[in-house]
Amino acid sequence: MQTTINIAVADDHTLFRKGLIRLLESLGPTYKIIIEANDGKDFEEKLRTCAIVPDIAILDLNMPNKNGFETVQWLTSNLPSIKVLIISMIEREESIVKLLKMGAKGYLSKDVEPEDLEKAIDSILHKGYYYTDFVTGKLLHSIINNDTKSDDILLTDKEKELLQLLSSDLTYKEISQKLDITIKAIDYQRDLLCKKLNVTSRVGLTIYAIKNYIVKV
Amino acid sequence: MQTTINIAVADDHTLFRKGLIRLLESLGPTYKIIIEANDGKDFEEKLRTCAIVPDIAILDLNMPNKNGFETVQWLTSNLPSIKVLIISMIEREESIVKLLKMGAKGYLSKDVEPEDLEKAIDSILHKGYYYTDFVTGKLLHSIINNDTKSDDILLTDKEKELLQLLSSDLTYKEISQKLDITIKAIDYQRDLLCKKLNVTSRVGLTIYAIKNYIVKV
DNA sequence: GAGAAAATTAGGGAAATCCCTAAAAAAAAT
DNA sequence: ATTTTTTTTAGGGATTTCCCTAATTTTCTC
Repeated sequence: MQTTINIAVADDHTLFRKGLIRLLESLGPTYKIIIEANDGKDFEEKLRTCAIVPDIAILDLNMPNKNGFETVQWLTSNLPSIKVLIISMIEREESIVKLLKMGAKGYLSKDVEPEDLEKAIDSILHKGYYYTDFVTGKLLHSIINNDTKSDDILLTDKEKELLQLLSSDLTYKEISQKLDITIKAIDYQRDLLCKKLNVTSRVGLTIYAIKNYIVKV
Repeated sequence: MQTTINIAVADDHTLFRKGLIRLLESLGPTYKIIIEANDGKDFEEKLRTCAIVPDIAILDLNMPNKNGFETVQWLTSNLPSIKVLIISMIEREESIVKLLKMGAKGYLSKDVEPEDLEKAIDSILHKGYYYTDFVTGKLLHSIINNDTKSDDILLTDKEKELLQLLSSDLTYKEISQKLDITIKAIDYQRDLLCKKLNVTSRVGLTIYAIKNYIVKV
């Protein structure tokens, strides 16, 4: 017979988090929420001071300070015994595949039924993973298309700053004044960014920036 | 003494909606959820077949089929007795001001505490409205800056189609081939769009398109 | 069908963006 | 301290975008 299941929850949307916890608690006394965190960083800190290591961590993907990706990465290298279930609003293939590669055991959309949540937790604890048909489909698609493009592109702070300026109505001239370098330098860096991010125009850069939360909208 | 408070909830994220309902129910037996809907359209249909008219409707802003804006609009002209509390993830000034102008009685971010939710409901039912400091600030700012730009800009389907193409890595030439009109026509329509949306470049158009959910990212 | 309004096409030109090469200058690595 | 790498600057040119005017065609309206 199953003993207590110790659960950690990290999500920056308080209302969602609290509601989720209520749902989990109502599954029965077996399910115990031992950690409740605002974001990945908060979660990490609470883990350090917590006597019990949770069995499963339910993480939001989009969090400030330390997002789902970073938290999964940290967990797999520091506390690999904790199984990770990601709950996210977005369903971008690259994100899902990337997360599973990183070691997440399951991926749920925020619009599943509470029963699926229970299923996912139990499946992860007993079988080690939980893939919905949707996730399986994305995985297959990713394997078939042999996506190598989805490997991480890391941008420096300076690249991000420039990208933010390029993702605006400003001209090179205006940007060059802001950064106090010549237009030519802007142009060169823009070119490097385009090559790095595999796009051909400022519009392409802008879309990349928004997709990857470098520019907020 | 207060009798039953009949509540309607509309949100497309099932997990969030169910959690929210649990939170509401746990506030006490006074709070009764009589309608639970997936989106605005679903909500409207359930309202028609429901014997009791809810006192308050808690609506998500971003829903498929019929979003928060459209639902508020429909409610104020069809069932104005229902007070609307918007719960949203985004906190864009224009959205908040627009919603309150439309007749919503309150606006909550998804990362407030459950207590604030209770406060908001009670305040709306007793005082008729609930504004957090954040919302009040946005309102003030909007009044001071006399924002007239925030009044609705409606785009035709054709404008949206062009906007989607302009919000991509494609050149005018490629777009003109897709739409089978000359580059000059594209150019002219782009110009009209820029003027209409108050931007000066394709990047500006792209940002507008993403902000207003005309282009998905 | 006549007149008005909107869309397409066209010409042109200025500005901005894209995309090379190459030489300094600055920063990093050894 | 010297080499290597990265960044900035510069020149130039092709392309694209931006922004006018104006004529023609299409669509809408009455």
